[in-house]
Parts: sequence; structure tokens; C-alpha cells
Amino acid sequence: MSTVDSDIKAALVSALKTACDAGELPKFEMPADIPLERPKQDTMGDLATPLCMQLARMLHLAPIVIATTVVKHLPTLEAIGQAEAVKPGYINLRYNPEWLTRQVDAIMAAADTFGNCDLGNGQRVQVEFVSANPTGPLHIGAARNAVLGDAIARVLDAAGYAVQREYYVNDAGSRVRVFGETLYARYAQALGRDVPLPQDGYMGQYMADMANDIIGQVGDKYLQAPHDKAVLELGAEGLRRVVASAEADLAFMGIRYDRWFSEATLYSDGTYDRALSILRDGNHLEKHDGALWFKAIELGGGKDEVVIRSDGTPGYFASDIAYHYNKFAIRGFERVIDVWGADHQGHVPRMRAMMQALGLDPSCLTIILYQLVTLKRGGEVVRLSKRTGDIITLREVLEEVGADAVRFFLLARDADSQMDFDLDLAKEQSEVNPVYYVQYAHARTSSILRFAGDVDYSQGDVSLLTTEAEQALIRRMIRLPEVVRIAAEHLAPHHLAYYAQELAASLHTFYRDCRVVNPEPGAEQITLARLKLVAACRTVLARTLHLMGMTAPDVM
RNA sequence: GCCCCAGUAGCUCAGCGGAUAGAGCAACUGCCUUCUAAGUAGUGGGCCACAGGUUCGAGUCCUGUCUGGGGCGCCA
Repeated sequence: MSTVDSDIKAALVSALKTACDAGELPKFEMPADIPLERPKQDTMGDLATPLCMQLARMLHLAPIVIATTVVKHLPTLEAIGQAEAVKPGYINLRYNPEWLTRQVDAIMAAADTFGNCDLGNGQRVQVEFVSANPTGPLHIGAARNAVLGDAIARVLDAAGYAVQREYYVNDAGSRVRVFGETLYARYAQALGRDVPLPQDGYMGQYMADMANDIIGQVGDKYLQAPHDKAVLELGAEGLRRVVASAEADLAFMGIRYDRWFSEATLYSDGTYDRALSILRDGNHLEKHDGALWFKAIELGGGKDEVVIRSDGTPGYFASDIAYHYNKFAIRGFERVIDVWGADHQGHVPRMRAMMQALGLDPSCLTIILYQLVTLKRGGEVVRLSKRTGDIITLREVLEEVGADAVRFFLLARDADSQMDFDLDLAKEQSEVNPVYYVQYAHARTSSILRFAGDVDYSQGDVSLLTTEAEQALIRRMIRLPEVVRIAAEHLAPHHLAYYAQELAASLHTFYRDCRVVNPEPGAEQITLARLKLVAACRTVLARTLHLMGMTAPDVM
């Protein structure tokens, strides 16, 4: 489908050359890329190129003169029915209606693969997302990360990349120790011991709940063990539970990972030592103030960063070094995408410096930063404090508003855009909620096909689809490949949300203007053609929804 | 103080250097004996924060200013 664009570009180049050879245009160097865009208004056509305005200066000719000449020599193309040179110097192109309607058959043939492209060429890319500290249930802040990361993975998959989804489990840091201490304290308290919570411990009620749960299963055996051993084992047990609950929460919104990667293994399998020795050999490490530092400044990393603290324990950055060394040098990913909240934005320059110091290409690592979400309820900001344990969990929100609504709302904005997430609005099942608007369109197509019964419309003649509404709908449908391509190139799945609404709008307009199942005599053929159109549209809607990780309901 | 992100219709936001800047909601006016009205047609609404610059062409790129958010820990 996207070959149409390249055919058009080739045809434009060919027209330019013909005009040159005929002496109608002066000789000049062909531009490397031919710009092709969607006109702002439908009346202008389906595609347009401002090419001639760019050439005007070089050729010392008015853009409109060049455009007229190019149009004159434009070879005929199957997809293009009309080419026109207009005012400032655009060439506007209009699809050939017969070609357009044939795309319905093409979509039916492509089915679930419609919209895919081979942009990625099978390149191995890893998307690492969420990766929240496993010290408590996922809270709502993780939702945007989850939705964004998963949609990026889905889009890249559709764009022909070999995608691996990964969750990085921070099971090695000092916070895990504190987590174990907290759990131990709650455990002991529940068994009647007066053990204080650690400084900086986790205050949430969930820790006490977890302690009780563990007691229910294994009793007081950890009280018998030596303190350090108990903390360690209890911490590990708690961690297992927290990770399992994260996995369950994410699965609840349709997100599955290929791998849950343990930070601790970086230290046990030698990766950490290897990565660090590379930095040492490259003279990127320096000891002062009792700590070992990564010299990021000299590589443009903003500020130097502690690798090993003065107490001898490795900091989070030590793990990051080893982890990214593992991703590229050991597992061989050609490209890695990390999805981070904007509050980690200061680390990005250091990550680039680190890549360089490890002898890796910094451009192979893309860090997607998303702005933080303000949670609202009926227009009121909902304040959260993780410190006091006063959190809103992802699970609560999923159960309250539903996974589809959470996904759509958090996906419908550019990652760079700060946004409010209004729980009451997301929950509202009315016209103010675009989630239902889009899903309703899909349900409507299903409903029409249901109503039609067992009719075999596979031989429907799509060339009968000549009305404005029918053709407008097809125009929208065939845009999906382009939307996927753009979303993949920019790692910006929000384009899907806008496209979904446009496609739904076209379907609804078509529904109003065109009776599909028409029992009147003589309407048999148009009924079959329209049923095929509806089926194709249903495919495109479902595909779009699935790329966003949403369900496509048949009944609403 | 320095760094990052944003500032576009009353509100929430799209807008891959190109044409008369778009969508949803809100407001107003219409449309259900018809396959789902969770729908649809129309109207009004804009110095694209501000000031310079680059360009044939700037909401889009550059510089500065203002406003909002985030960051600048031997936390992650």
C-alpha cells in the first residue's frame, strides 16, 4: 500500500526528467527526496507535493510554471486519476476512484496484516518499560508508562521490527534491603513483637497485609531465624509477590512481557565486572571522596555520577551500566528503547555518555520521556503521597474505569504533553468519552454484519461504491499504513488515537448516508458491495484498536 | 542560577518547513416508522504566549523574554 507513495514520487521524477529532455525545463540536479503530503482540505485532493516551490529558486522559474510542466509529462499511474497544478505551485493528486474502491478487496485480502509495513526490516529492538521499583503495588503513575511502552511495542511490531518487551526488576539495590526490613517489622508486629519500622521504610498498608498473608502460609518461622537471614528471605518472598502482582495488573490491561530481567543477575554472572572493566580501561572512572565516579562530564554527560558509593556498594548507575552493556553487547539488540518518566530526564545525557564509554553507539539507545500525569476526579486534583503510603494503585483505577478507557486516555496525547487524567470522565459512558465513540463504530460494523446474516458478500463488486460517503470512508481506511509508519518512526502512538476517531467518524457518516442491507429489488448487488466495505472497515477499526491494546467489542 | 518539556478556539488537545491553522467537548440550530441516536448535519468561536531572526514560505527551525511543569542527592 505504501508503494503507492513511492510510485508517485518516481512518476514525479520521471516527469521532471522528461521535461528537461524536451527542453521545457533547464537541466538541474534531481532532489534526493520528493515531498508528498496530505492537503489540508479534502477539496484539494488526496495527495499533494510542494516540490515545484522548492525547485523554483534553482530553476529561476515561477513554481506554477514548473508544476504545469510536470503535470503535462506525468506518466499515468494506476492509483492516480487526476493531477492538477494549482495556485502557488502545488501539484494536487486525486485517487482514481476505481483504484480506490479496489482497496477494499486489498484490505480484505490483507486482513489482520493490513497496516503492516517493513520499515524495521526485522531489526531486533527491545522496548523496556514500566520497570517500577518492586517495593509495592504498581501505582497509577506507572499507567502512562505501561500504555506508552506497550503501544510502541505493538506499533514497532506492525512496522516490521522484531520486538522484545522487557521489565527490569530492581531486585538488587538498597531499597530492596529497606523493603525486607519493613516487611520483617510488619511480620514481627503482626506476631506481637515490638519491632519498629525502619527509617525510610514503606508505610503503606499493603506491607502489613502482605506480612499477614505470609504468616497465614508459613507461620512464624522467620522469627526463629537469625534477623539478617530472616530479612533476606522475607524480602525475597515479598519481592516475588510484588512482582507477581505487577505482572497480574499489567496482564489485566493486556500487557505481557517477554522477559522479566533481574538486576541481581548482573552482579552474579559477571556482567557488572566486565562492563566496569571496560570503563576502567577507557579511563572513564575516577576515585575521589571515597567513591568511584563515572566521568560523564568529559563525554558531555552533564555531571559526573557515582558508580560505587564510599561504603563500597554499587549505586543504581552501576546497574544501569551493566544492564545496557548486557542489552547491546551480550544480547545483541540493535536498538533499545527505554520508557521513562520525565522526572528521570536529567539522566539522559549520562546514558549517552555511558554508551559512548562502553564503545556502543549512543544513537542505538532511545529514551522516551513522558510528562507526568495529574490525576483528577471531577475536575479536582487527586493528591498522592507515596511516602505516607497514600497511593492510588493501578489496579484500583483499572477496576474503576476499565482497561480500555485507561489505555485510550493515556495514549491519546503526545508523550511530551503534560496531561490530566480525570477518572470521572474516563468512566463516563456518554458522548463526551471518545473511547466509546471509537468502540461503538466497531460494534456498529459487527451489528450490520450480524443483521445481514449468512450472506456471502465475498464476490461483492466494490466498483459500485461510488458515493461520496463510501469513498471518503475508503480514503480513511487506506491511511492506516501511513499512520502506523508515522507512529513507528516517531515512536508516537498517539497518532493512532486520532486516526481511530477519524475513521470512526467516517464510518458513522457512511452509516447515515448509505443503507447497507437493502431488501429492495435491484439492490442486491449494492448490498453485497457495501457489506464487503463494512467488513473491511471492521477489520481496519479492529486493527487500530488492537494496535492501541484496546478491545474491539461486537456489541455495546 | 543551570538543564529538559510545554504554552494553538471557553476547556482538553492534534498539527512529519508549505495552501484559507484542525478535532473532541462546551454553546446554539436541525435530524430517530429505517441495519445500534454511545450516532449525525450545521453555526459561532484564533495577534498559534511575546519580541527578534533564518527561509521563496514559520504554529513548526534559531536566539532572547515571560508563564506553567519537571530535574540539578554517595535516592532510583
